[in-house]
Amino acid sequence: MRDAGEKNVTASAGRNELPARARRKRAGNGAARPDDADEVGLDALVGHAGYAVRRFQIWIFQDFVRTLAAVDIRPTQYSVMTVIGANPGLSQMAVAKRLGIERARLVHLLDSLERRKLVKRIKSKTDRRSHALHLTAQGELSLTKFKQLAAEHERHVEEKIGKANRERLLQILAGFT
Amino acid sequence: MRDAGEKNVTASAGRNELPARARRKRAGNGAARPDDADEVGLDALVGHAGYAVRRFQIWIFQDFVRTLAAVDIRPTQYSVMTVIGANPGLSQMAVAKRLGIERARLVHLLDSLERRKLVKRIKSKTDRRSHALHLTAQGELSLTKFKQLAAEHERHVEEKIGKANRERLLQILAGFT
DNA sequence: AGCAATTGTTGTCGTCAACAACAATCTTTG
DNA sequence: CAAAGATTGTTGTTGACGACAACAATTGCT
Repeated sequence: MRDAGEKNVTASAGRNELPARARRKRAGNGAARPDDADEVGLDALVGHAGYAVRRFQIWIFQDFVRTLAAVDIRPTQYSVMTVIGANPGLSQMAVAKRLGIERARLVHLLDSLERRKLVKRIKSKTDRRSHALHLTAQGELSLTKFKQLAAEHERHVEEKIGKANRERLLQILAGFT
Repeated sequence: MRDAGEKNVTASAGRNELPARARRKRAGNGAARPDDADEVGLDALVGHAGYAVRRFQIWIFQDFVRTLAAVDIRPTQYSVMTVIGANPGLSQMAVAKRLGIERARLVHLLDSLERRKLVKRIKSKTDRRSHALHLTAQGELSLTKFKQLAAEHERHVEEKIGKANRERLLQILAGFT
């Protein structure tokens, strides 16, 4: 009863009531019979920032993974190494807090990076509970390469939404970093 | 848990090499010994749209879940019901494609929504492989309520980043919907 | 000294994306 | 028309991820 705009006579079935292959779009019948593709209306979703952000985030994530596939580094791993590289000696707790990830999860991330000889945990002298995190020599070298590839990924983003829009986006969301 | 920056006794964190906060940022020694909280530099991350978007997405997700907690509806469930409500009779494949979710995952989502009597799968007459998806009467009623709460969530977003910025965001990311 | 808090660790639960495999059911084509 | 190919819904697996809970070792606080 509230379908709104389209015709809701017998319900526009979308795709299951008609002979599937009347596939030409808009044939006089006006109402959409979305079946194969993208004529499906999103209704209220178009006004939700969360939906757009989620789709965008998925796209970005996939492009990042693809662009850095050769070095087998994912966004989270990249963020961890970047922060450690910029703040040597940080504790796991500090890294976790700064990046907003569970410390429990960071444990596994570091296990992996340490196995790959990119990061090392050094027992702290002043606080025997914590570890001082550092990049290995190879880790620093690798990170340079990672940053180059990440910059390439960032260019993909620019191509996708436009240089100016990317800038605005960063500006709008600066408070969340 | 906030902090101020005057005493280092509370010192939560710590870093691992120095007695907590010897100084603030300063450049003399180059690297800071961030420990407590947010003086940890993000380095290259600040220039990555993906990082900001991820953090924002997490915030949005949490606010949505919290705002719709009373009706126990999550973003994906909301998107599925909204699309079905706007396009009655759609097949599972069509919904999955439109929302960019795996059809395998949609199966479970619909199982749940169907158990809650919000959605129903009707066997199609014209294609016995597919199901025509519809909202139940209760589903339509509930969706109205969900949309009200989702609108409230959207207002939270406005309060967080500003009305104009939200508009701008939707505009920039319109291509991903 | 004694108790509360922190740090790293391990483990569980539920969500989510990406695949793979399958049966039933179209669609295409030889 | 019949065989081959493609789709649809399902089930199951893998691995990343966020949220929690519990624990031992170690600090900090009183």
